Amino acid sequence: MSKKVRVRFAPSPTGGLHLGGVRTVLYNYLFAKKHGGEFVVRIEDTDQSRYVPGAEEYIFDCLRWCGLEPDESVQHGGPYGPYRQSERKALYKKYAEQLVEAGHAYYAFDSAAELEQMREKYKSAENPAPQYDHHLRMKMRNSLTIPADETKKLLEANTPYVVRIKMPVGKTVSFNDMIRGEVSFDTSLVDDKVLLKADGMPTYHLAVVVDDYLMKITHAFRGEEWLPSAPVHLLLWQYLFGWEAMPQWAHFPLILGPSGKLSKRDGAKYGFPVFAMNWQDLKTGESTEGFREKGFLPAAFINLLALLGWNDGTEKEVFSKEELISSFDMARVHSSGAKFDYEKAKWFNHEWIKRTSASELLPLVRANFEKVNVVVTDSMLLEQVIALVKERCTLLTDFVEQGSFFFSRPAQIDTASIVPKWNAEKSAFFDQLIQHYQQANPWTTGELEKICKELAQEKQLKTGELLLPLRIMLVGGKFGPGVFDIAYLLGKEETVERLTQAKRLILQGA
RNA sequence: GGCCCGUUCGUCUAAGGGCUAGGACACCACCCUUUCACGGUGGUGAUACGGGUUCGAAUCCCGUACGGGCUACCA
Repeated sequence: MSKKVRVRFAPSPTGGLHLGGVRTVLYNYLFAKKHGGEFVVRIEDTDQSRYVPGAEEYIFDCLRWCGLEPDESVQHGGPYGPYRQSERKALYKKYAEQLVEAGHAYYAFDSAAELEQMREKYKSAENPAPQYDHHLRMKMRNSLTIPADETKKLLEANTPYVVRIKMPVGKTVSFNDMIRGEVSFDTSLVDDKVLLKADGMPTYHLAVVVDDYLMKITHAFRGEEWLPSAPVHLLLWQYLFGWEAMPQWAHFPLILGPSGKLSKRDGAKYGFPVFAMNWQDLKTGESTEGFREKGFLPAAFINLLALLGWNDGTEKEVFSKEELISSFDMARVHSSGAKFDYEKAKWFNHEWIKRTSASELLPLVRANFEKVNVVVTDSMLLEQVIALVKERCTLLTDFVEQGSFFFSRPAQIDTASIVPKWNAEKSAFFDQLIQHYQQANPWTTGELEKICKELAQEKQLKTGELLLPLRIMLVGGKFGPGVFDIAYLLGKEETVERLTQAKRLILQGA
């Protein structure tokens, strides 16, 4: 029997959660749920200088909004805690020392200035970024170049040091990536990465291996940007726990912006959201718009992300979360990067708005109305309005233009579109229409349409020329659903009142 | 520069040796029509290039070009 599937998402709380991050969560989540496994979230906060207040909370809020709840995490608890690496600090040192003892790692005492000096000294056109590797390590200050007793003294004197992995020379390490197949590296070309920092915190390289082991992770998924450091992780697994215990790896393709890896800058530059939810950086005061506030439905957000790099092999594109779970297959995840297309993203949202019932949409639409100070007192009416207009709303925010006039009279009436074509016949028509509507019974969409058209015929006017003015008089402009539907939902009293007032305005302008 | 990954319409993709290279978004035209949408019909539009392998290649191999990522005591 195979081990229970356990996957993890390991964000560092340094800012907003962007598209690529959410998709990584999604694929982890889908894979776990598909296989009846567990999804854990581990906070990678080993770099204290990059700590951003609120970022951790924010990440969990995003996951909640997306409906991708972890099974284990800082917030959800679980048997493999703590789930915050800063709280696991004491754990890592012993593994680092174990590596040093086995000769797979060494202490390095080089200061930041010395490293800088080294890079300057060996920098050339041919080698613009010299690495701390087997070519140079014997020229640096570390336990490989310093006699053992002296090293011991330095350590006892609390000299700041880091532990670096000693990359072997001339070996090939390879592994089988679940979506790329075999990937291999020449260890001579990889540098001696720092494993344990001078402040005693592990770097990602050590922490990811130790924690994946301790947390019994069976499948380790991450973005393609991690592929180059995979040989370090592979070796660490071999040295520390053996390859049998190592999780299966998969490196997801990157989500690209208009120019390379998608960044939050792209969002501001090209006018689309990049983060799941609004993010305000308390340090810089900078705020970035999120998909949620932009008017996206979580179901649509998840759906569009899932299809950015994966498909089920059919022509199906709209998937619910449940459908994604049952169809998801890591082998069908692409290996090439995908450029994010905001137009397609909006199409997904439109599809989901059309598919979501008015009652489910109601609280979300109400919230959007409240943002523009439109107060809804009649929920029944709102639900009817939503049902009437949702197919013409791409974003949740579109409901404001399409439906808020039901709840507050238009602040402005576009009389300019009516007045030039106004005449005595039309004026008389609307006077009578108002009278007829006052008598109308029953007050239904069909009846209102019938009254209007019969009257037009009687006056020998074209309905086409009357409906636009009628619409503008009721809602203020050239938008909204069918005009008789509008009048019907507005009710007799309000319809008559709006027509009367608007007509007065038109006469003033004409 | 080095290493790694990648390359089918503008974009997301299907087709894992046999083809009129299919779909979706966007775009264009027409229809519907009561503004704007929805919906319907049709259209423009792609296998980066060069070599192999093969009866046959988008598909397998090699090279070139191009794109991306990494190259921190950041993740």
